[in-house]
Amino acid sequence: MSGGIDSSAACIMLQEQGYEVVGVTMRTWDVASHFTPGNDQPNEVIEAQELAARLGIEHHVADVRTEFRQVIVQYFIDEYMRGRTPNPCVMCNPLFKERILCEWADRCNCAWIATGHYCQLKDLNGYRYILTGDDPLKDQSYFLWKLPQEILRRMMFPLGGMTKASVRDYLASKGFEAKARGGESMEICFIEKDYREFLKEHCPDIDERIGPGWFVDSKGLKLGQHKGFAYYTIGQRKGLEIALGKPAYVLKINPAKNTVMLGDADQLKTYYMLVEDYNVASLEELLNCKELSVRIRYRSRSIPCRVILLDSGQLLVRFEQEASAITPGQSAVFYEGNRVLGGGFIASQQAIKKIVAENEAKFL
RNA sequence: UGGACUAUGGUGUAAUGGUAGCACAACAGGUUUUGGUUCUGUUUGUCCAGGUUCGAAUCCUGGUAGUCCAA
Repeated sequence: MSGGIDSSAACIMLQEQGYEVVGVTMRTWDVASHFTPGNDQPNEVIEAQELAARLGIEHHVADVRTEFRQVIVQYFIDEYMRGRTPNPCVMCNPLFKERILCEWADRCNCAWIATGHYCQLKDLNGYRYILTGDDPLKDQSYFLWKLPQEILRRMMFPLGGMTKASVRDYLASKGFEAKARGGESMEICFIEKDYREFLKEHCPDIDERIGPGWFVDSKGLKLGQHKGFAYYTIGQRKGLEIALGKPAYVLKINPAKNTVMLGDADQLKTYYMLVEDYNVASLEELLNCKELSVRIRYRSRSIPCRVILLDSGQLLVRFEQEASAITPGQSAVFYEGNRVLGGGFIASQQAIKKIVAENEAKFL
């Protein structure tokens, strides 16, 4: 429970359906602006406690700050230091949130664990699949591809069939008018302002380790100076502080040379990408799916595609329509309609031309 | 040293002597459980000093700075 709209509604709904609910709130990272003077706990913890008290349910606070820092924050920093763009929510769900919920569920003798994510579940062919939430604007299935079967079999997503508006209405109808009108997402996210500030704060020697480098064009010509490759991400336009008379986008990041390649929006477009570290229910199903599509970022339309498995163990994805800004470190999530077949992390796209040339025929 | 040319917001450019405009950058806001994208809005300028003119970015004189050619 994060004390926000969604987890509160999920909690009330389950209780109403007759479940005996035990609330667990994770204290992952103390964000200064989430504290009210006089309290020694962040607002989200206090709100969750208040809700639990009002509903008369057992509630626990899991103080996982140390572990969160070691696992999620360290991953976040490491990825940027490698010139990649981390996807912390994707890591946090399976490696953290749901795993800790499982531990508490065992301890409290709970059969199921539930979250307020906007997605649904479906059992098919012996696997449990995630489906998109019915509210297309709030669907959160993208972040959950890494959840293993054993956790999925224990999960419930009470809000999956609802829209955000109906969740607010529901809360109001149950007497939680104030919460129903509350601001969106009091999420316990550790990035308070700009992630660049965060990197500097938690990796104080970053500018000594990386430092300024060159913006280059696709031919390698120097265009100007940048502040260090870790401060940029593929597809980025704003914040480059370089005026070329037309919008410039980050095309590539080369950590070895500390160069950042800039170019036009069309130069970000491509028909192929490499994906690694995948987690899929059935690989065979993924490779043979005729109605396959893939999302390469949250809140973007999924793009029809085909996938083959390479000898290297990576997946090669061919888009049926051009995709833009393939960003190593971000997630590629595969769907058949509204069903998540699995996902993986977008790999370094180095040498992709050669790999495509060697494997193109296998798509037929 | 002689000659030629140029000087407009943070950058690049436009304006037959008549309200200094555009692009990019920057900033602010909207959207958003990552990063990024996108949308809306905003700020900032005629190198300096004189002169001509009803009126000067524009014409004239001088200065300053830069670029090029010659030596």
